[in-house]
Amino acid sequence: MRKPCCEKKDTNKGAWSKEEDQKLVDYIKKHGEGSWRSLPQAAGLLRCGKSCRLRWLNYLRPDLKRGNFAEDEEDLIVKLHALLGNRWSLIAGRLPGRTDNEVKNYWNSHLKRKLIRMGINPDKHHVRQSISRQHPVISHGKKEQLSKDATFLVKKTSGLPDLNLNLTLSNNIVE
DNA sequence: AAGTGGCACAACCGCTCGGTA
DNA sequence: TTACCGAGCGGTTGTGCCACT
Repeated sequence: MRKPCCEKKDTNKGAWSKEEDQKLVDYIKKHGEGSWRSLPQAAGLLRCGKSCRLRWLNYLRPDLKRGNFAEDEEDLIVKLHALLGNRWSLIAGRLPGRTDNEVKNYWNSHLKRKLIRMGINPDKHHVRQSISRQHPVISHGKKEQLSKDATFLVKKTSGLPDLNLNLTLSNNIVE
């Protein structure tokens, strides 16, 4: 059995308070990101390091774009999902200001349903299996390679209509 | 007004990976 | 070579809100 990422006792769980958010933001502004395991103690937070990391990445980061997804963002998510499958961090990496959690939630609550309504099977539209067959071991660390593969596949798969070959959104999307 | 079902999103959990001693 | 640790990822759960009955 693995050791827990931090001592379960003496750690808060559940929703973050404004005070906790402020402590985390202040600390990261001062010391930068990283060393998540030791951060809570250093910042005076009764939280698990993983929890701090998640809170910062998904909610507190200043470059986050909050609010509804634009139509071209939706479009890009669908296309990337078709290529990459449920590799949310890779997909989010191509959407400036969006997080993997946000993309994942949006997919599960909006886009999946939307595709179903359109008569598209959201699980089978992608080519995840063929990618997996070509690369039986795909790790998080291989995401750069996978990303290149995705771009390669798009270029190669000329049959796929209306694909954004750059697979990125510019930063000047109107909010 | 109260109950309830569905939705949206924040947060947690367990696993894997890469680095390193 | 291997065992350990920190970081990151994706799946899942919890919870608050809102619309509907």
